[in-house]
Amino acid sequence: MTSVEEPARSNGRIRDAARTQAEILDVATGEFARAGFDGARVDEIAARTRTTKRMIYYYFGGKEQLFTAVLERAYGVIREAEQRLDVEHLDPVAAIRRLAEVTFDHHERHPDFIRLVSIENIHGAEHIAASEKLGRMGSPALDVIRRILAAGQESGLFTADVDAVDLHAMISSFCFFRVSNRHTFGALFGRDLVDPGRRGHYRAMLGDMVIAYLTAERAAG
Amino acid sequence: MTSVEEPARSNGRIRDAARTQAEILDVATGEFARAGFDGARVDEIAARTRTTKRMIYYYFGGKEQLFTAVLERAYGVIREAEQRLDVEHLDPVAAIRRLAEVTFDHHERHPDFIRLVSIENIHGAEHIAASEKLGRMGSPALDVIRRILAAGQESGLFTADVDAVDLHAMISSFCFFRVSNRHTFGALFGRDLVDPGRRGHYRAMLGDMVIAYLTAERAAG
DNA sequence: CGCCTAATGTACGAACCAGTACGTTAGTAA
DNA sequence: TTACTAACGTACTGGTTCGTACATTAGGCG
Repeated sequence: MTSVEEPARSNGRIRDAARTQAEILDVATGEFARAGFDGARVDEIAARTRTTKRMIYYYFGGKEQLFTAVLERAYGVIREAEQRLDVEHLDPVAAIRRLAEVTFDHHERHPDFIRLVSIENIHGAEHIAASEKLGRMGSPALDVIRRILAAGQESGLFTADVDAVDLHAMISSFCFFRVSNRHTFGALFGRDLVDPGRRGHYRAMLGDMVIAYLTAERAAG
Repeated sequence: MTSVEEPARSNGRIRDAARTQAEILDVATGEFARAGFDGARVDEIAARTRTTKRMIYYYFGGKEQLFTAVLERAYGVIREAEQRLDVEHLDPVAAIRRLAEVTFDHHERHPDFIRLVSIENIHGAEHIAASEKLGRMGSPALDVIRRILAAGQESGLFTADVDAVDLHAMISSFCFFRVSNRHTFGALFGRDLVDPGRRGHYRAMLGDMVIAYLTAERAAG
């Protein structure tokens, strides 16, 4: 039964701390996202890696810290994506729409991340609070929004006097809900919000909504 | 040590099936909302009622069915509130704004409900799927939205061609996210979305957003 | 080429927790 | 008053699950 697919193994032990840690994080992400913090099983995570439970405790310390590490990495990915954001050469309306679309696409592509954030909220964001790394991470997207908003408001194009944080909340809420509440919404109203056939529809709807809000004619305040 | 607060008890046992069940449901709602399905402890629920764990199994069958019963009751409350909705005497713009505000207020007043729904989504809405009661519950709010939307679109006031389900999703997403993601959002961006001082601000923001979307000037389709 | 330590594996324990077997009492109907 | 049943309580169990004590090996460094 010597397998052809496993190269250069004497007794299977190949030492690579970085790879072992990364593999644990990968599997843990899936398991936590699948079942929640308390529903996740450390033994199950171990079983799905090429290493053992012992290594999880060796590298991460415990289930709680493992979850924190998973969160840190997941947030790291979104912060990276935000840093690649390149919209400030566009006019404010186009820039905001593009930003909304990028946010939309990121949520679409990372349902596990959404689930992790939902889970973290159930637990009162205690892991974020305990993480130095997550505290220090700013939000590149917020800075971008701030600048676009300032330009749009100065030019008179944008009539709403929202700030960047609230606009970010508005955009996120739509993107997040669509993925996070997919199951209950589908079960109760018979419509799958993540149906690929409706993806473009919702993406446009989000952009229309945000732009309409920002540019609406207002009664004088 | 005879307590004055406990009237007419010989050995404390007063039989009232309905009250016992209701008390279990009350406590279970809090416990599930606090800790999630897997984090919730049946023993803890029992300890916080005036009855014992045995009764939970006697009346509900198990932890899973208890959670389903909790969900059914929570959804029942929101459906009742929706039935009391009385906005169709208003013009379409005012009616939609009022509807959004009522939705907003309900989310504000029932954070436990929001948490239960988040939890149910983590578990793929399997309890809703298993519940006949929840399947049969329609949504009064959807019918109301449908009629207002039709009126607004016919009169030309509303330019967007959304349907009721999508508009409901739009309104819900903002209201839901504000409560469900309060903790992570607060930890990461330093703003408490549920701060009472900002309540009016977000309520108006939601209304403005929905009305702006519905009445925006559009390029001909 | 042998030593030392980071990295890994095995086996186990102790607490926890959903669920149940069995016994008891309150209220009611005859 | 008695008999019957719905409603309730106690005590326990069997399996699960996080975490760890202890043993082992790979591979770089001197």
